[in-house]
Amino acid sequence: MLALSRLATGQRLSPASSSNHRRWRAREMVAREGDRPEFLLVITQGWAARVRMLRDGIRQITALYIPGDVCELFWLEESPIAQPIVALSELRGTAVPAAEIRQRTRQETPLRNAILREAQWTAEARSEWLANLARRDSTSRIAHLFCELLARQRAAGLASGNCCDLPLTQHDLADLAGITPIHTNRTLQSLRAEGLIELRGKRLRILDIDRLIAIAGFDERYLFPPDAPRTAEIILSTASEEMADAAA
Amino acid sequence: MLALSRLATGQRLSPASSSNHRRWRAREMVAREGDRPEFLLVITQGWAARVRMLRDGIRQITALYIPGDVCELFWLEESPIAQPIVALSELRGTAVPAAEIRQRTRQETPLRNAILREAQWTAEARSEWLANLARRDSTSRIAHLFCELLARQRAAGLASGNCCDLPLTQHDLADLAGITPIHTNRTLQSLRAEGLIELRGKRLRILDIDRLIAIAGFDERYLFPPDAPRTAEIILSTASEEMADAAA
DNA sequence: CGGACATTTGACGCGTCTCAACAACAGTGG
DNA sequence: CCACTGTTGTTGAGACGCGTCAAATGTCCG
Repeated sequence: MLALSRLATGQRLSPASSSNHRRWRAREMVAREGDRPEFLLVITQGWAARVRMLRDGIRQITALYIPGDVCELFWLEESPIAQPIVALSELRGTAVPAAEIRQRTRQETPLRNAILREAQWTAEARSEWLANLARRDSTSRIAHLFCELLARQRAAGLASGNCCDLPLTQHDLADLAGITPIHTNRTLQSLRAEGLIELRGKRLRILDIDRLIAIAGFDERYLFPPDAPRTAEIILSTASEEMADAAA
Repeated sequence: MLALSRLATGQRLSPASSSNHRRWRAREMVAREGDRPEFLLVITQGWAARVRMLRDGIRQITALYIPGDVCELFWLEESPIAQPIVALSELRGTAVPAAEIRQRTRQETPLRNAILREAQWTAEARSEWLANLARRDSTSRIAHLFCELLARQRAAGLASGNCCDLPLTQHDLADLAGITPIHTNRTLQSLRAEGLIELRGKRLRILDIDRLIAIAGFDERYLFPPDAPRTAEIILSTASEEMADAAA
């Protein structure tokens, strides 16, 4: 929900030469709190989440990464990782060394601009979620989540019509919406009973998108900066190969 | 709560030559949604808030600016303002032309780094608030808010001991905590009855900071990047005068 | 003194959490 | 092939936090 960089529709990316592929199993930790980040991860398959653990074992998901997203733009900074990342499903991605991007940042103005813009929209999306979680009931929260997930997967070329993946358990949904898994279940049932959604086997179909948007108070604008540069694309672009060649 | 740039303790700033002072009355709009931002505002007196208006007239405050903060770092970007800013009290600030800062950004690497780091911590703080609002009850939310406000005012040299300003109505507090003004009142009373706080005449005194931190689940680290550059200070620094001279 | 606004109090209803089961299902090993 | 085990999804009953409506009190300022 909160990660914004994404690729053009369905596009394949050629990884930079110094990048390499990685994979994790579901529930595996991708990054721990306090770690020094050395790579930015461009997700190619599967979903991951940024998690805030609270004292009593409750976890709140504060960002969601889907294919095409850059997992943790802010790992460019030297500071230790603030919140852990965990794989929600089988996960694959391309790791791009942060040092390499930092290096390129000194030369390439478009990259610099793309990063700051990306940072802005990350923050904007979070403040939208903040309002969503603070002020809406469970039905609106889940509806808002579904609206966002469809919109993002559409933008990434991963949705067909009003149908998209949802590789999450009800427990994951609960951690996103800030409610109990049990209440999540009841909320989903009421959405189904209202004829708003279908949800079977990790696939989500939205039956009445207009009504769902109304219930959610969803405003698509916060997701997509006008004339957005595609951060993941820029990060993976050929310039990094030149850098690697120069370094060799 | 969510704005992070701040000045060294109690320090006075000499405004850049092309900057000018501005003031607003309480409740006055500082910036409207959709406006093109032309200035960054370094707050010198009073408090302002970033507001998300929801359909039913409910407002959720998504960021709070106190003296020493930079009001809306992201106004550096060309995109229209995403959420309006409103003065919560009599407000004064120094307006620094965004174009000027953008200009300096091309030359000055430290400024560029400071801005990206500031962006990161803005986003970190928001995700902390997101978890706070999603997962805690009203008592913890208010406690968390008070912990943050004391910490930030301390860092800005605006607190004495466990005592600081709180120029907000209970209605403002409610809009911050995402609860009803009426329930805010009851929550405050229970905090008072527990001997945790004193609150009279726009002044807040925290009587038992340890217990309040425990109730809030407050973790100060999210507020202050290690070895933070002081963004407001850098923005107002003399380099901008040189720029102005060169332009003249 | 009057009027607007902020704070406080009470009664009631609803949404969500908690605790406790149970059913459906997938993966594992015999 | 089936029994075993852990995860996921589902259902019910009771308690509690918070919202809502209504109204009284306090406070600041013209």
